[in-house]
Amino acid sequence: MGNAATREHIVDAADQLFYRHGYEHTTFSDIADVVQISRGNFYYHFRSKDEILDAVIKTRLKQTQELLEQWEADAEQPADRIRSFIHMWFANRADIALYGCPVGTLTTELAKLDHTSQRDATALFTLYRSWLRRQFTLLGRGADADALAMHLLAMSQGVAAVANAFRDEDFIAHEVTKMCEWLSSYTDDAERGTPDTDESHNRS
Amino acid sequence: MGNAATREHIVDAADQLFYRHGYEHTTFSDIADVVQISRGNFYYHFRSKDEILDAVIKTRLKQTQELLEQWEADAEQPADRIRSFIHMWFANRADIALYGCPVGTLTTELAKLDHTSQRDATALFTLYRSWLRRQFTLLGRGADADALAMHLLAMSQGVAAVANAFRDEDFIAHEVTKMCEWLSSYTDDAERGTPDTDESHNRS
DNA sequence: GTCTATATCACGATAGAC
DNA sequence: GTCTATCGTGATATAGAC
Repeated sequence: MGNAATREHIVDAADQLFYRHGYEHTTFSDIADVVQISRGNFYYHFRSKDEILDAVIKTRLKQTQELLEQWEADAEQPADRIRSFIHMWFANRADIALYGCPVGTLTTELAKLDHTSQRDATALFTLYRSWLRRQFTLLGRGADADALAMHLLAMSQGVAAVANAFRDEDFIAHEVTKMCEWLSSYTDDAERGTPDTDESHNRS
Repeated sequence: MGNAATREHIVDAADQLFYRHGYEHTTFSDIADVVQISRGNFYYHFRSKDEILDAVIKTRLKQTQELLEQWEADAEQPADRIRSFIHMWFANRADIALYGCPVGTLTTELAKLDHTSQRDATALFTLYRSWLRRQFTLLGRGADADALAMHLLAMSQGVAAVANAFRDEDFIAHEVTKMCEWLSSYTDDAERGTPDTDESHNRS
């Protein structure tokens, strides 16, 4: 079977290094320095560097899924759930100013490398997209729920990219406020609303 | 001195390859295949790969400067000039869906590599930022001109990143329309306006 | 100016001892 | 399971012929 703890250490270290320095730029030596194992020992746990990337993406997918479920459990109002998404950018603004968005930068890099794991990385985006779409649908925005989800994804991605370029975490704080205001305009709409779905959203 | 034409070929080919496959992933062999010269010949024109990157960024800076001056010469109304910026994303939507924004993806990559040319790449962003800020100032938005410029930069960067992730050029077309609508709300403001600057904007 | 040949090195990956 | 030693490859970069 193998030591699950060591494997987990490798994946965690690789996850951070891929985020901070990119997948291609990260070497086995870099990871070995963090995990404190020899380069040769990687191959007991993984057959190749690509397999480590696979494991990293799988871990991220699982963690993201759990995060989204948490947000859904923590708030009954879809607007509040979406605010959890927006607030995430504020909470992580220091890292984002230094390294960008983990999802966006990995996806962009794999696209340029024409890497086989490209689709798996995009699935991370799809997870957020579907979840946001569901929340907007619950807000009575069935017809344009996907467009709103995509728009919010784009806004947050853009904020991360520009904040990273200018190393400006205050810009993230500023734009998070604007995203919340943007969301409020749709929340208010829902109150006097024109729901596109038959399902009534409870207790709103 | 050296053959200026060959040097220019190298820079042009490197520019495209850096955009499509990233700086680090692009090798001398890749460039040599396009330019049809031997690997060794590079070092007559450049001392290192980093120097090719320098030349590429310098070329991009010059071309961007010329583009911005062109937009300024082509339209008297600052709103129309900003529309030229927005329209650029629509015109290049096919490439953007495949490779992302040339400025954004290069900046992000160099940030992760902690590359010395990072600041030069950011200067590309600054060129757009200052130009947009100037146009918004002319629109009578002196107080928040920089915030509006940054916001528009972020929106366009986000659209490029998401369109690239989902390989969706139609999304770019859709969001370009929304950006124009967003701009119109500020144009209309300027008409009945509350200019923050003493300078009146001519013929509006 | 452009070429071929080669130096040098770092990387991913393998083999086998313990 | 982890190690050391090493292979093979491909990258940047150099040297010198033409």
